[in-house]
Amino acid sequence: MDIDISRWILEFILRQPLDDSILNALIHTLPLPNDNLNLKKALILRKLESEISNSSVTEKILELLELFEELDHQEGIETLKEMKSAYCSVAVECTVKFLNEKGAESDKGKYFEAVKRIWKKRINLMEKIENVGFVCEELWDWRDEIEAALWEDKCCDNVIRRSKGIFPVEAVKVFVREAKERIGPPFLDVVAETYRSDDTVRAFFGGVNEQGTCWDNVREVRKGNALPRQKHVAFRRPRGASAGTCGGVRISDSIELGLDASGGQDGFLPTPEIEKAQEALKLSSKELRAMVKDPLPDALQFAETLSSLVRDHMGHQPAENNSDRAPHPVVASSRMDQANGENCEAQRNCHPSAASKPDLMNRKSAAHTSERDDSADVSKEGSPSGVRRFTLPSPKRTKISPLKKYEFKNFTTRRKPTKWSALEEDTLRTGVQKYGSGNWTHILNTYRDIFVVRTAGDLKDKWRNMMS
DNA sequence: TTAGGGTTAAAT
DNA sequence: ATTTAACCCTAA
Repeated sequence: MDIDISRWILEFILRQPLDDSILNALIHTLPLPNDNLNLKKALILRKLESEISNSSVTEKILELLELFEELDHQEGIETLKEMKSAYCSVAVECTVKFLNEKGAESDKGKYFEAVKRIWKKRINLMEKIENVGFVCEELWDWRDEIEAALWEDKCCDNVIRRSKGIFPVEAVKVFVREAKERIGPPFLDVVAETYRSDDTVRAFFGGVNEQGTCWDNVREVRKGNALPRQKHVAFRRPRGASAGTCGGVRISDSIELGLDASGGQDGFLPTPEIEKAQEALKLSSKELRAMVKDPLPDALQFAETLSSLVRDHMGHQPAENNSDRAPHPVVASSRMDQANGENCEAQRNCHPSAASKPDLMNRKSAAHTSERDDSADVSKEGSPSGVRRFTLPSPKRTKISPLKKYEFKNFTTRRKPTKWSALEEDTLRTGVQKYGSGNWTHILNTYRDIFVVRTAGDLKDKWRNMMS
């Protein structure tokens, strides 16, 4: 599948109320670009929603907000004030929750740890770096009080009382809403809406050409055939760029469209790409949903039924138990990393589960080299000959580093370990006796009602354990 | 789909 | 610090 189309689909479904497992499966299935900030942001927002779906907040949220802020910074966008307050209230909540049980001295230790983790390391780190969007008076205010509460019980009560007035989950929700607003609607929605509401556009793509200019222009140009071919131009337009006003389309636009639409092939219109685009445009928003489902393998169906089974079995709400998932950075925070070595160490200590892995931050900077390279480095060539100067640097798409792909894969969440019951073990023994070890899927299907939460791989692993 | 190596976190 | 149990990844 074309990487752009795949991107549009993900962008679209990230806004749909889909189950996490389905989303994970899709992310595994779709080829995705790693250079699209908005897509990354959408992913983070989706993860944030997932995190707060059980109406509580975790430190994972702080990490996600930091990643988001880093993306904002890369884009040169100012941080939303909603993000500041979300970050602040989540940080407070994650610390003060250890104080809430009155007089429970044992929790004071946890509180101490939390203050160290969140305020002494994570937040103090920000102070040292310029331009971190979370920095605000409110945050320092809280920090002072929270640190004072370490030593004085009076401050302790004060902090608890004050923290009653914050609503971190709400704050995160508000931020997510605002951030979505800022990102704008998914491209497919825009296209569908434009197509529905704009006759000109419909005419343009539907082949009903009232003005008789657009495609004719393209054809003229194509017949002339003296132009260099450019790739990656049209259909990659930024969202909101008006694809409409066919009548007023400038010749250069037509050229772009025509050439890219031809996809570099010799065939005349319509090409597969055009057909794809047209197909997409002709679908209503409802139909688009159906289209999203199309590429899914049967496994997805299974994932869905399985997860609903799990829910029924466990008697929980969808997307619960997100809180204890390991952190999965979507992007690396290079800015923080560069601040100083000690900080780097501090960060790693904040996330023990990430510590054992190779440093994601460093890996990211290493991966940078193989991203798409469309920087205009003509000057660097040092040969400003006349010919060269008029040649636009052609964006060449290099293959995406596997390290970069890793970032997306990390959206996958690890299941919570579930102890095998004696019944399950017995059933497995029976199954293996009957069907032989190795026919895991068959055994699983035969005793579905027993192995509610297991996969064929689980059966295999369990048998391996039982045999050792 | 499975086998087999790898990872994670709880138990010892 | 090691071992164990559950889960993940991926080549074939």
